[in-house]
Amino acid sequence: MAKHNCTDCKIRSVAENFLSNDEFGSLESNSAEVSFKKGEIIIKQNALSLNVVYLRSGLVKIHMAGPAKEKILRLVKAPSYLGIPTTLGNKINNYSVTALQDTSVCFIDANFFKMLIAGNGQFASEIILELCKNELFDQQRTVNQEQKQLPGRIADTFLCMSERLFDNDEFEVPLSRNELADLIGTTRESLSRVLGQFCKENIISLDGKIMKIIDRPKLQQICDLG
DNA sequence: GCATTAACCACAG
DNA sequence: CTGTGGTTAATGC
Repeated sequence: MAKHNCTDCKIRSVAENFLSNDEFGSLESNSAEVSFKKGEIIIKQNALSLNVVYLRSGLVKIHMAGPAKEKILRLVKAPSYLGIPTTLGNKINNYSVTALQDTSVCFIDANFFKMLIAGNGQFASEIILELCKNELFDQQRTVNQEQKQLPGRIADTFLCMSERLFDNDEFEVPLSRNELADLIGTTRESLSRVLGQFCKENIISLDGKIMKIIDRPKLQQICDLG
């Protein structure tokens, strides 16, 4: 466990800005900084969880082995907490978190984390805010996935990646086609067909995993019409 | 009936 | 791992 210094951490969370010096001191002894390579599992479904995770840098997928197949619930980029719901809400992890890039995280002792929440209202408030935003995002996506047709869901997903994850019209899709299908809620084959359509209509261009949005208004229209 | 949508299957590169 | 073609089941004119 590398010795680290939370007080001087350059990428601490918004919530941590409300911690006192004493609380920072305790945070140092109750947390550990760890690096993960692309593809490594940070939180494992069905394993006992004693830690909350703070994602300092990198990109991860939150995913769950469902009754029939794998489902990707959400992609998360740093900075963000990971695993708060499943660590505080259940002894056993309900989902997995896997690194999509090389990442750096801090593991924080769950009991200590609960103590911070119980003892510091402003810290707790920021944590709740993050949890609320996540819940709203998940609800929106659940409804979209239930009610939009496939092209709409795919357009939605790419717009979301472009705007929220990469802030660019051109980006490298951080998932395989199969994973992408698991995220969108379809099959590899159906996804492939719609992507072919989008390319043919000059809405996007694809070179392997490099995706470029050419006609954003059209893509937005497909997303909106569902 | 007929068209549309999307999953399932098989196979090829 | 990915794309394609054929098939099939469900849904809606």
